[in-house]
Amino acid sequence: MPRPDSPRTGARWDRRRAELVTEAARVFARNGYDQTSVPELGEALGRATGAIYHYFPSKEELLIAICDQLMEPLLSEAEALASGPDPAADQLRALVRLWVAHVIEHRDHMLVFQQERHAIDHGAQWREVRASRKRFERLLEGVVERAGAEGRTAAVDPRLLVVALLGMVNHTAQWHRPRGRLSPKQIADGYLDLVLAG
Amino acid sequence: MPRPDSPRTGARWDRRRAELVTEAARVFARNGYDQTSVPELGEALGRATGAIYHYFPSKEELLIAICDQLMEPLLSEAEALASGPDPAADQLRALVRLWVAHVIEHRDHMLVFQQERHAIDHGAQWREVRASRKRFERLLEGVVERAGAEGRTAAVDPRLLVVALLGMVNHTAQWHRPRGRLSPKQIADGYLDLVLAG
Amino acid sequence: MPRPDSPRTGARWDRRRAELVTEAARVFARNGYDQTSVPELGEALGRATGAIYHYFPSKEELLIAICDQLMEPLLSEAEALASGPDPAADQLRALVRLWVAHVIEHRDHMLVFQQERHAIDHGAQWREVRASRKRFERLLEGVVERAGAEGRTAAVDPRLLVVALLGMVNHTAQWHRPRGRLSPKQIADGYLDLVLAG
Amino acid sequence: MPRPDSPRTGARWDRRRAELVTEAARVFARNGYDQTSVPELGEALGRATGAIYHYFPSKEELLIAICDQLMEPLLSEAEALASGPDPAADQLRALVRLWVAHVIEHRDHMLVFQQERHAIDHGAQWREVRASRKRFERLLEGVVERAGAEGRTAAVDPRLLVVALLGMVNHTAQWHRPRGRLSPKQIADGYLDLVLAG
DNA sequence: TATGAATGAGCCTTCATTCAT
DNA sequence: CATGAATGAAGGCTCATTCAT
Repeated sequence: MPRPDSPRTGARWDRRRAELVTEAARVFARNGYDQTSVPELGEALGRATGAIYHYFPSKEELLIAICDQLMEPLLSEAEALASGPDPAADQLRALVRLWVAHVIEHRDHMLVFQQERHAIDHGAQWREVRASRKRFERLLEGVVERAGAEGRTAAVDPRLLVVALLGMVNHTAQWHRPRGRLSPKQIADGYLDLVLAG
Repeated sequence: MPRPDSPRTGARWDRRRAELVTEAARVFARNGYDQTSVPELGEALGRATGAIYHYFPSKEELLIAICDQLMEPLLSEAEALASGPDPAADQLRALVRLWVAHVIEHRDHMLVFQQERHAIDHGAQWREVRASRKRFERLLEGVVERAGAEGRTAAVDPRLLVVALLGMVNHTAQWHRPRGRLSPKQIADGYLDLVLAG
Repeated sequence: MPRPDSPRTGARWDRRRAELVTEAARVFARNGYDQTSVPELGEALGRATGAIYHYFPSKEELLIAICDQLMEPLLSEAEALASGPDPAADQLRALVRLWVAHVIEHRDHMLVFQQERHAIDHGAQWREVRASRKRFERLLEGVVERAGAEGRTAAVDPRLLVVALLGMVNHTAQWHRPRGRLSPKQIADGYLDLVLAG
Repeated sequence: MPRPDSPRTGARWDRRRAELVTEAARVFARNGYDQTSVPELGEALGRATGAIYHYFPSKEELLIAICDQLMEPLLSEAEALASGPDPAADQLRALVRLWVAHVIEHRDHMLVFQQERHAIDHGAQWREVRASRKRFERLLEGVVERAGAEGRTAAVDPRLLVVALLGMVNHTAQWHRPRGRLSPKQIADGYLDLVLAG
């Protein structure tokens, strides 16, 4: 079943696709994924209904693309960090700062990502997104454990510490407003004050 | 031979309605609210389609009922606690224990509540649910502030401390499994170790 | 994925379903399967759009049902005939009469069946329909061969005789009009005069 | 720098157009007319979507062109035959041979022609195609009648004989395979053995 | 000539809701 | 009280066709 009109690749196509992903994240974050029809989305994006389907084979694939656009850069930066030579506590600090900044920068993506947790957990085509999330959690676990072994984390069950961090950092997307009182760095350091030792 | 109209009130009716709410929360948590049609829900609940409508005027009202069933008991217990004479740090400890236990006990309700954040934030008929959530947050803020004033909380911006707590505690619903390694009390105390002063 | 509202069985349901199949065959024969939208079909059948989907999971399943309703009774009667004790030439005569009468009686079904040959040949869910057609052809082949062995058929390659018969009888649906000049029996006997020996 | 407008006429254009018709017949015969989108067709033909529209104003006109490419040469040869001086039985023999060979040679065209019978019968722009079919049937009727008057056909109602012939010959497209056991001439002669007098 | 991105109307299908039984 | 068939509006998606390049 070949797709019609072969190309659908190339730099221009990739760029436009990425733009649509970003704009769609904004619309879905505001109006909800299920509550936004494809024609509505098209109108919000200044495109005709069918144009969406030049870039995404289905509405759900667009949703997956939003999650990918969220996870990929975070994951690659985080993995670069974690494989570096710094002490684990420093890595954890850098990681949380990076992560908070990413959540704030991609607030729309995060809101969509969290809202569609159900699709991610149970959907068939979401394997890769699930895998990305899992990799990030494993990576975080590793850094927290090593920092704990160096005696640098709060005296709390390390697994609990990890999920607490996940909860507080990801929740940032829900309350943060642009030009808020606290900078991303201040927020990250506040979280770190909670989870690092005295 | 028309019988007198259905009650739509009374103790038995209330009890059945509450049961349906609980069971519906389970189904929605597993399959998603939008992804579960009313006939599907009926089948999962062992009732016919129309039976749902004897207890709820619409699918959305059922969703609101799930949120009410989650928030009301938590809120009333929390307000009783917060209006007591105990020191704020003790109140905070009791509140977080109560809250964690509630989240774990109503895990399905929580998952639905979080997943439908969009409806809650933007929907017209959700005023009361929004108000409940707001009241709980204000109450938590008050206790944290007072505990902070007593020097009992971690040295972190108090507003940040509140949202961090909201994040970590509510996130519990996402990872906790029945018969998990840690008891609700242990989990709550772990969180408290993070937010209370060394 | 359980279908909503369990029953969808029972004598009444079966009867209504069969009625819809017959009426749909009429509409599709007149207007074309692809050219008839489901709302149009519903209107022609005096039902709302959605009502179709109480009886058929998809438009294509309705098409399959039309083919089943055509093939099943023909096949069972034909098999009863072919397994009887009569001489093959008599069986062939009875079979062609039965077959022509069936084609004329189910003219609409036949027209749809022939028009959608493509779906039948290449579609994934058409295995059973293909099998029915194949069984009928095999059965016809057997009877023709036996009649040929008895020296009762025209002196023509037996395989060619079979496909010629298939062509002429099935083509009847395309030109026959109700209350036509020739009765089904006369038509069948005309065909038989061609294929039976002098 | 506008070049002069595309020819849309001329020998080269005609040749390419005819090639496209033949190739499109192959694709439509295999995949179905309605089931083949214009972009899909373009890909199967090694052309871009828009290229199709250089040669055909619409998809339907392409379909009509397929039918024309099928009917025109058959009809002109058949009419030449029928207007000759030979005895009707000889004309019938020559006609059936010509016809069978044509059906086999244009198997794809035939399959499309038959599958789209509905468009032909009811479509507005199909007058010419309908007229061609009618002319061929009239011509066949005439030859059969004259052969019958000469006592050379089987003792069967002549109109029935005509539709039987139409059925068996046209049906050839459905079962014939290239390099089959029987040659077109053998097939035609088999059919003739059935319809000509012992 | 040729391309292929874009359009938007229309299709199949789903589903919340109603109501006769 | 309960049922489940029926409704019809709306959603996701396809596709013939157009047109700027």
